[in-house]
Amino acid sequence: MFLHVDPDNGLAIYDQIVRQIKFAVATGALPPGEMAPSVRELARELAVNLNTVSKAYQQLQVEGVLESVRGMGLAVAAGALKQCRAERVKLVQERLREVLWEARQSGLDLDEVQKLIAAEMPAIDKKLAAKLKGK
Amino acid sequence: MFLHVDPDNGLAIYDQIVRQIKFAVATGALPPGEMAPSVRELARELAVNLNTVSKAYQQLQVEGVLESVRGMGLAVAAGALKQCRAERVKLVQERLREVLWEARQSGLDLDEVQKLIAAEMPAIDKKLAAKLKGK
DNA sequence: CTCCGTGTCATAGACGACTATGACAGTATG
DNA sequence: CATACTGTCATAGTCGTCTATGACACGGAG
Repeated sequence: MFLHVDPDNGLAIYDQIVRQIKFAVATGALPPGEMAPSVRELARELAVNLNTVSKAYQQLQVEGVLESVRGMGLAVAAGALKQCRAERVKLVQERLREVLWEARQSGLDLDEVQKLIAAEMPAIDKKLAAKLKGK
Repeated sequence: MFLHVDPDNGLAIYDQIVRQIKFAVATGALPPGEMAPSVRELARELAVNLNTVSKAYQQLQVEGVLESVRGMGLAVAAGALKQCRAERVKLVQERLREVLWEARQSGLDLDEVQKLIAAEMPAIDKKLAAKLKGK
């Protein structure tokens, strides 16, 4: 699968799962109508407890991203693609705002912050390319 | 004082205190030789428990940023300025890397990420200016 | 010396996140 | 029908963070 969680990332594991499922829907990796990985499968794959995945899926159901198909599992809802595309910007923006604020607060001026961002970008792209290739 | 903590920021409160003290030292707001605010004063100011501040100060002592002055309190160590200036870049860089990674992973391309950053910057600067003015 | 402020330590409790198990009702598949 | 899979629920335990409270030794100021 295309998911990966980090236990000590600040964000709770179930929250990371929620975000990444939304991202997968937004990018089209998980098209509407397709079944999401089962709670047991995903739990095993992420080396995480079953209930943690279940908690993430419950939240995704409440938000309308996933729909229960009785006896089959959870499917990506019809309107989820549009919804997730709109939401991912906000999700990223919120975290970005926090970090930028801390960066400026730390005494780094605008140029230095932009240099840091520019310096990180190549490594990020490289990592992303490796991930897509690996899949 | 120049510190402010957010209980649900992902980062633990004592960690936020550690980081911000380091930033204050790095920017010169807390010069070497000066006394850090007492645990009780800072705890009251941040509306946080005494032990939480104490935990942050203990870590700062271990890392050599603060030094105990018996009967007086904790003072900024001599070499702390240089040390904190070098470290703040790493502290910011680590968080920045995480967020940039998530942004790219969410399916946003490079241009969109940079647009988001550019869009946030003015608000950040405005907030920073307001903070400096308020002080 | 007395009073006050300093940091430090120990104990206990609340809370959220996560794990570990077991059990249940559904449905697809054979 | 039986098996295997699905999500869901309940319980209990661990762990880290934070809070609440009390106590201690130390040094400055009066």
